Amino acid sequence: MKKELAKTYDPKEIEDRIYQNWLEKKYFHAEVDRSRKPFTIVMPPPNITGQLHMGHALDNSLQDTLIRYKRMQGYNALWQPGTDHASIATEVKVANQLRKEGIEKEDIGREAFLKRVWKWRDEYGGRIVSQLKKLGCSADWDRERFTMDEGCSKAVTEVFCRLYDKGWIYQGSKIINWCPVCQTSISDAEVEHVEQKGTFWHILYPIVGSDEKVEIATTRPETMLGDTAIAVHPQDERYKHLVGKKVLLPIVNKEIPIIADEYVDREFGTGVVKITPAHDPNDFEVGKRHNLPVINVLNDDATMNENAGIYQGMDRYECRKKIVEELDKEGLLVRTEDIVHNVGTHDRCGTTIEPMVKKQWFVKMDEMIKPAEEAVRNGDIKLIPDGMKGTYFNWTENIRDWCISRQLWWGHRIPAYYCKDCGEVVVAREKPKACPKCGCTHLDQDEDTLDTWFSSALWPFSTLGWPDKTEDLDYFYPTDVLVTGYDILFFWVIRMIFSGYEQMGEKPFSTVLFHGLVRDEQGRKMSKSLGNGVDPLEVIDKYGADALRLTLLTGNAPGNDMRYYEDKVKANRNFANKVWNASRFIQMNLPEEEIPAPEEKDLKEEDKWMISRLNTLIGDVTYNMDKFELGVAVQKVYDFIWYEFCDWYIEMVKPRLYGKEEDAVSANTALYTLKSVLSDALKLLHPFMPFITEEIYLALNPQEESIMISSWPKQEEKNAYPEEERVITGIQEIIRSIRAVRKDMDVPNKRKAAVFIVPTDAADAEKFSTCAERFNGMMHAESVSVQADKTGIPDHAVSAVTSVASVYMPMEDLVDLDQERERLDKERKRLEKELKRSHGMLGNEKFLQNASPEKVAQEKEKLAKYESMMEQVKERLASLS
RNA sequence: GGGAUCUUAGCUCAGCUGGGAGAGCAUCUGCCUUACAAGCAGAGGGUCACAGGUUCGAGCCCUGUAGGUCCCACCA
Repeated sequence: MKKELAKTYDPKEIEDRIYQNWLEKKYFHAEVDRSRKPFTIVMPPPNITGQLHMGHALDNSLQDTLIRYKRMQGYNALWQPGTDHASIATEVKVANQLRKEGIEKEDIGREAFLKRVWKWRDEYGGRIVSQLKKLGCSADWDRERFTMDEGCSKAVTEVFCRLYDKGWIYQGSKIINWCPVCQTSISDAEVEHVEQKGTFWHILYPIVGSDEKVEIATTRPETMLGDTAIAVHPQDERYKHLVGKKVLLPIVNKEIPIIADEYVDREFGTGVVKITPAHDPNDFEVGKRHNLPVINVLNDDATMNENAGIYQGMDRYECRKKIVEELDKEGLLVRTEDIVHNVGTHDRCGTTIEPMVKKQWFVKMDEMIKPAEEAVRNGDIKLIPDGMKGTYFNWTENIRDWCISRQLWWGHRIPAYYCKDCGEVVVAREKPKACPKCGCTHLDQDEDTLDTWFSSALWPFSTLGWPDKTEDLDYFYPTDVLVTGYDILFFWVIRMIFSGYEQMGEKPFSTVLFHGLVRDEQGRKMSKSLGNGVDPLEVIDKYGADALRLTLLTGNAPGNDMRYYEDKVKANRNFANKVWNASRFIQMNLPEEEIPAPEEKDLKEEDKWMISRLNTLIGDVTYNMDKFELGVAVQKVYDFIWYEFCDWYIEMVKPRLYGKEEDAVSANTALYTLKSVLSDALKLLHPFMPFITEEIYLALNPQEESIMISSWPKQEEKNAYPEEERVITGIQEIIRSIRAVRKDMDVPNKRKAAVFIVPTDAADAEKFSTCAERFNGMMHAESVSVQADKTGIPDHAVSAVTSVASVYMPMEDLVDLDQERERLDKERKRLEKELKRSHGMLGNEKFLQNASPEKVAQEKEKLAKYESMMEQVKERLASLS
């Protein structure tokens, strides 16, 4: 029983039903199968706190398209999904929720708090996954993982221990980025430098044993409480005499040395810098070189501590104000200056970072980064677009040790244990029963957890079972493509790469496909604070998942940002409707019983042309897909379906379908071709628009199970019908010129005319005549006659010259000879230009020498075409004068 | 300061290894032609930022200039 299709495409009616069916049939699921080649993508795990936004929609549409393409090509395609515990984000979220109930997390303690987070995770963690399903994502949900599930946690501990044993993870007191609001250390990558207005306070430090004072400029006067030196450049003549002397640190009234260090920039400010080793990364380094004491003046919440004397307990900004007032009172404040400078802030909460010296855990990077850098340099891992390499190397070449400990509760707890008696530090996969040094049985685990990215760095192999030697790991690793936004290159991509080489001895993936940001109509970042975010689910609800996907996938080059316009979605929804209606047309005409494949001899010119065009399309699209040019690929399918299949082929074939009674073979041949060409085109479209293609494909091919497990069309090596392609292209040109001329002359479509076609090449007369008459309707012709010469054609006719023929339409009452001449003259001028260009090229010996033979032959063909057209035009002009 | 990237039709953007400038939307003109008005047919609209260079030939490659965007960086 053939299926009736509704008049307009209604995505809502079909999407959920189809997705459910795919799930039930387990099409997304992949198992190890040694007889087939694997193709693997690991999904960047969305945060459990996250809601689907346009960035996710883009990221996952790209992945789904790739995975569906490969699956259809016969690969054993695995799309490994999962979610990320997102330590800070989640902890903050749940803590806030608690706060609303009047509870601080400290009140209930670590254990109860974690219980609460897990509960939260069970409740909301799956939200984003269900949203991805709405988008049509064909990930293997049976394999869904979580960065804090048992396996991934085991992997984290394993890596920590291995790196520790190797000496690549160490504990040390170094200056780190401290967020006073989140009360945790963060890595360099999490610090965002934002431009802020600030003040430059110029302060005088009196030289001890002299009346001289030295001027110092600072943006953070409160840190002077922790100053342990001031520094000048060793070659600075202005201050050479001061080196070795001391200054009296104002307010604190303490003598601190004047040192010389190359770090100081003579050109900047006054050329004198105050050195606060405890609260500035550079000063910390300077301090180390000169053995300066480190005086921390801040508490963890950025209030002043006991080292701040009378300022103890004040907030850092309040203290700043008071210090400036005091300096002013003492006459030591020379002047203030407004400046704009970059201030380090925490990328999650926007709080100004306070550099602090603290004991933390670090990963040593200098060795581990080497294979990661080399892999990209030698092309073992390919970055798309290529320009991302610059950014990548910029990071690998300047990498510093990675601070991985966080003063948070939600996350992987650091597997380090401290002996209560002797203080011995033991790093172990499991809690030791006794201290290996003193035998004491009381050991406490480190309170800190690990940076979220420490676990995501292991994602490509931890999800496949590592550290166990699993079949999955052996078969699916290394994965093939990683798709992600360029904004997390540093956080994630690089860390996966070095982790892959270090733990697996092999790259985690061969290709990284970067995409850009989805911006709003004005080009602004979509953000919560601006409230300009567009909810993908609302778009899907209104226009369908396919339309949204197509919008995100089309007309966008890798790595480039794109703007979201609802109009684009609308246009793509229209395309979906177009495809829908084309199918409906075919469906309406299809008989109940299956049509047998036509014999070669029954194929008409237009059938062969269409088959040939499809064949070219298959090759092109496959080529672009393989180069990850998804936008280009889908554009080609779109153009083919709309402008070749619908606008031309369906129209050309209509008379045959309507004349079914006279010639059933012809009609069935057309129908078969319509169905088979569209089915193949749908396959090419399926990775991009999975739902509508499935619905139509199954309606047209009820014996099939699903388009998503059908095979990707293969291109025939050589074009079987070049001659028919030429003929139909010629006919199209004729039809177009007829339409244009008629429009030009305001001939209403209802008025039919006799059409005479005189091919330029007499040999074409027969070829054209065998098919031209079928296209009466498209030519608005009452009759079409193809003839070798102009015999019998009245001069009083509207005419047009094409590259293959001259066309005449006698319409005496309408023909204005002056207008006719004018039009022909315009054409003559155009041709003159073309001829000049063509002659120029072919008259150039260097062109003949250097250009490829195909190019030269092509150009010669063109020249011949123009010459004959010109001849026709001139002839026609002459006959009119 | 370093790096990346962009500048193409009124708007948003494609343009694949250099070989006659494209799409969507918008505009104008006809059409309710039995798949589709979410449509059909036609039309207008671009010195491809600027200046040099390489080449027979440049939107595409090289150099420089101007402007925009982004990333990185310790200029107190």
